[in-house]
Amino acid sequence: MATTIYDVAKLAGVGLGTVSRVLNNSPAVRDSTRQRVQAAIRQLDYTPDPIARSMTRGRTGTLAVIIPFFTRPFSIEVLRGIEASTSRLGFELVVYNIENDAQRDDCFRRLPMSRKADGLLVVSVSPKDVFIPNFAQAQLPTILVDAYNPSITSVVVNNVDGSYAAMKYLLEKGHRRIGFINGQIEGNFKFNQANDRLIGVHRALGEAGINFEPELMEIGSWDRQGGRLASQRLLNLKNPPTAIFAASDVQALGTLETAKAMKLSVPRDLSIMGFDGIELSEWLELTTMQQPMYHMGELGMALLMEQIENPQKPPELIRLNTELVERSTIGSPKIRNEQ
Amino acid sequence: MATTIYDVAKLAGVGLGTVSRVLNNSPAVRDSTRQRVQAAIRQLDYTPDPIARSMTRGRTGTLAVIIPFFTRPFSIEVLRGIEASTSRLGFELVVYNIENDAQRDDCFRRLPMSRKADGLLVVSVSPKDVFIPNFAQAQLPTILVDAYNPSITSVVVNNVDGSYAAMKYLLEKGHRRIGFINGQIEGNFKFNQANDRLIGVHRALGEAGINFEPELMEIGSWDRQGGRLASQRLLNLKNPPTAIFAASDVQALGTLETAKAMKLSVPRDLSIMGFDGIELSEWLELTTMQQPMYHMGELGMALLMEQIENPQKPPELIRLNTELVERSTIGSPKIRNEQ
DNA sequence: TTGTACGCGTTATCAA
DNA sequence: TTGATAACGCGTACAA
Repeated sequence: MATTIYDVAKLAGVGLGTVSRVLNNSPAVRDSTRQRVQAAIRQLDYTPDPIARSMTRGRTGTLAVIIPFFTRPFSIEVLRGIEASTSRLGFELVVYNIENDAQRDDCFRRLPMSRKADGLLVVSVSPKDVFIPNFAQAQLPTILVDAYNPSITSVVVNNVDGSYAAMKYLLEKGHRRIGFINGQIEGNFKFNQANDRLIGVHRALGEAGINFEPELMEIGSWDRQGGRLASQRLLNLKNPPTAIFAASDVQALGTLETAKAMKLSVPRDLSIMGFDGIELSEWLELTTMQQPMYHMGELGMALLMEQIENPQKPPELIRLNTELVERSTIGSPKIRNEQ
Repeated sequence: MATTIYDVAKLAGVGLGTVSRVLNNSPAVRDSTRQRVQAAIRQLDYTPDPIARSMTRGRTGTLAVIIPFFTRPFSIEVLRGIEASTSRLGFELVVYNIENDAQRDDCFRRLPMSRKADGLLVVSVSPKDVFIPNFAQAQLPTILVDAYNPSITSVVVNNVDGSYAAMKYLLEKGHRRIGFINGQIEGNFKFNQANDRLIGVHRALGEAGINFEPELMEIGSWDRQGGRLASQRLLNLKNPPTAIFAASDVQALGTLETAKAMKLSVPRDLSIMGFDGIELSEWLELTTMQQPMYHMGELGMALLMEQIENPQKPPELIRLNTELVERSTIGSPKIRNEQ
């Protein structure tokens, strides 16, 4: 049997209320008594039972994070920021990895109601409006990171401006035929990474007076394989692009693989622009549009703490910017395709 | 106020014991009663409170994993295997990341006693013997992965054989002056990754009749930076090695960076062998000794489930093997250093 | 400053 | 088949 607060009280010869006060550093305990209780605690090697504690306190000391594909480089970087803040603040972290829509909906339906965590960070998935009442009713402090809902404080990057700047950079290098590999557009349309990046592409093209050619856009899964397949289709076009902009670094690296397989030299024969700024992009010298991933996680946690301390805080939307990292996968096109 | 089991009982016009029975699919409930109770549950949107539940049940539905530097590629791969099993089994996962000795000891001291999880997986750190009584006393089912203690079921890779085979491969390629970059040797000596890899190196060298030259061994941190610095020292030797074997892939990649900075061509001027088989090694064409990381996590979880179901199961030691992955960072030395 | 009684939501036990 | 009641371990209000 585990030792309880009663055992401590008995050994110290005090009431259990006193033990509780000592445990919580209440000033209303005589010093001599405190000493005695602490000695008993040490002697019995007593630790308050966390679940019994959360029972009465209503707090669990745990923060939950819902994150899709948590082993993807992007997720990992965000998670790194989250974990650092969490452990610094003395909370424990429970991770809900989701790999499909069923898991996602399951999380959103059940988590809010189950006082299992003191706060929730949702990364990269925007909850359907259907579930918002759950959150509101459950009073579970929640922050969205790389996701958005008007009724929940959200941290997002400006994907439109980011992809606009990425395209503009390619245009300034002289490219006129630019392939665009996007990720799947799914779910929430109020904030959708893929959709926003597409809008940025359109804007840059429009400003440059270039028509958006549908054949130059390919949609693939957000991973390496998606990039590989999409780039194959693009580069097998009769009139292939001189540059490819991929909506994620892993897709860009898949493109790099395709280029290698096709004996295309990068950036001489093909320029490649990524999006995310994962560590791998650094190793492979990929020019990319960097997202502040670690900071997003950190900031999300900071906002979550605020929300926990002040649940009445109205929702806000925080936009972070991306930053171009010039490396060596982009050059000027060999043959200018002037119109 | 959240709805409780009492509310359901009142609405259904039954005692709360009956509601509990319905919740637990006890057969001892008349069908008509069951219907009525279920209707009440739906109407109230009632969910049993998990913490109140674990209070009496003694189970939490949560598994804990202690893992150092969880964002390192090796840890991530193991974690991937763990997470997959965990969620498949319907458990939740709480991650304790540790970045220093204090955090490690803290975890080992406190976690066992706090019924916060139904089981514990410890990755890459062997608990000091001091803490073993804690585990035994707490009856918390525990499995060690990439770590070892005689009184706890452990899953390890055969580091000695792995590094022996890696060295042997280099020797067979004709290398005679081989630099060895090891990680820090710390903590537990009954199972220590760095120490075991060193032993394997010694054995291979011994069999080949080559003296182990201390100047050819460098110790660095387990990361990129550690590999970079160690390889600099090695390659600045009067008589530099023709090949370098690093005890981890990231150290090997740090070595690759050094080589690049020194305008050394790999593998023409320098051969490099890694250890781990992380995804990055595939991208960078690193020849390496592959560990079954994902499988280690998966297997650890399977063993943990067995341990939970049968706490009396005696500890066992499971050894997994590594596998050489030939890629393109190893060739034969330009100038044979025959003795 | 200390001790006591009660409540938290659930399950197990026992009596009906 | 059902209902009432006692734990589970802790915190808190309140009484002493």
